[in-house]
Amino acid sequence: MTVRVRMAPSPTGSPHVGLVRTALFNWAFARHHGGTFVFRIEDTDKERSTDESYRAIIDLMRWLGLDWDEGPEVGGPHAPYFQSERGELYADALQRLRESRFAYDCYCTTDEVAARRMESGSKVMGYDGFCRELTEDQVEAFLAEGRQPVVRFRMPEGSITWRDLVRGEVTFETEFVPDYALCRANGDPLYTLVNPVDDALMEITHVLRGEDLLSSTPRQLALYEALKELGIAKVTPEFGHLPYVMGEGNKKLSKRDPEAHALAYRDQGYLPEGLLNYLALLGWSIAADRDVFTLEEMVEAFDVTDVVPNPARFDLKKADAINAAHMRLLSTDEITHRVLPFLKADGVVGDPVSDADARLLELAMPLVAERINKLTEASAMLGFLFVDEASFALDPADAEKLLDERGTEIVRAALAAVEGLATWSTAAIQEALQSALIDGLGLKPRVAFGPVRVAVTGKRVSPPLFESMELLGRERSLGRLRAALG
RNA sequence: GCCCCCGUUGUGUAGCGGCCUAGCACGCCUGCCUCUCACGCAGGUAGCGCCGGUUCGAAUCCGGUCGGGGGUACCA
Repeated sequence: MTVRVRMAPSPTGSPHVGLVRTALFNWAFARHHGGTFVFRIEDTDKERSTDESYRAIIDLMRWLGLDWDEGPEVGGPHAPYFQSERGELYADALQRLRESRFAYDCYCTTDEVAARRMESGSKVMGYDGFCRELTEDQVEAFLAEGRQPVVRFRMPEGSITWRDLVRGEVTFETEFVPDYALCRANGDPLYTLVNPVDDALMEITHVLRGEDLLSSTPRQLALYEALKELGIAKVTPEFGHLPYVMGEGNKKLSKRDPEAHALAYRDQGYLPEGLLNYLALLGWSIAADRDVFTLEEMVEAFDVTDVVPNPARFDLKKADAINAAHMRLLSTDEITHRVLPFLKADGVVGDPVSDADARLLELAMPLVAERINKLTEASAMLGFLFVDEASFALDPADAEKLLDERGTEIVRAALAAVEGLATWSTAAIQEALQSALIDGLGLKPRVAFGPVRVAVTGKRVSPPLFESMELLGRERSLGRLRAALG
């Protein structure tokens, strides 16, 4: 049997990292088994669904590189992949369920149900099955009152057990899972109907989703039995409930937490492979002594049954570290390629990049690529090379700290040492500066080069000084040293 | 309340009855390297929620207990 999995987000709000992790596990599972990854949009809630959110989810998936075989923008044999366009399918399934006695019309109001529960003293919340066996007279009476029924699924007697892919055997006694509504009184289908029906129609074989859906699984399993009997479903999928991604404390990471927003990682200069690697670590590990791996390696090794069932706290520091490890895995050329959009956005280089800037960038990136941990860090480190002299400015705090009286003297000495250099090269600059400041003035290297660095690059933190000066060129370097003297 | 899930250092995990005086990573602390930063290197810190049981032997199996989480909707 071919593996078919899906991810089915609701396009409401900004996509969450939990969604990414779920998508990743589904995707990796599909790829590992050579199966199909289906992408379906659950936009039945017209009030909350937005096109903006839908766009964000698509952009996110594209950025992450999690490609789907069926779904929006690519189509597929089970189109449409938007629930908002599948109304007839749900109406049909609902009708067949009603006719089959797997479901029944229910005329009760919530108040009536609550009142009855109060009276009976039942510990079980939810519907009590009052309308299960209504007579025609009763139905007519309700109708005469102008009541609009919802349709409820009739839960079978006994217990429901399944082998959860991540949790092992799970059992619910159906006496604790009440008959549930499949649609609203106005006929609008609910998630309880729509989600399993789509999974059935799309022939999903494995449902990997968040553990918040764990307790709705017995209901869906029962529905599946009905759907199979009605010829709507072919097989019942296997279920695997992934642990939560938690935030601080013991709460689920919520949209209110800044680190919950998936797209923010792209904007903050994370690598998609870094984010994905980190998220995979939340519940899964590739080996006992390793936690940095590529997507390909994950696909090769991934098995849902290795996912642990306990919820994981999201740790930004570790996410940063994993991302940094992936940065170090990339070649300088690759980093240059990825950093370019940020350099353009920050105005460090123009768009398109001029030939001169492109050449400078090629020379400078080797110095920068190895010292940044996020793509966004390149701009600050490279800015001094690309600004025109009129716009060049020293960082006020750094200048105050290092270009004091003593610092200015050091810069003066540096200028003198370097002014008459025959060749403007890293080696020559280094030799001149070392002999003048270290040997000549008897300074410690860090003391000697600090002020010079601020004068030339504008900051205390920069690429290596001598290389930077060579790249900057003689005239601009000397100009900046002179400018620092006031 | 009731049902279900979860429980290894601060965090994520490895562990599937002896290899565990519990491994790895992040974090944190010390050093080293070094023109700043970043990297790299060496070392340190800290854990099996608790109680019983099974067993020659338990982080690993069983029971209970406590704690946390989720569900209990004409939300998804």
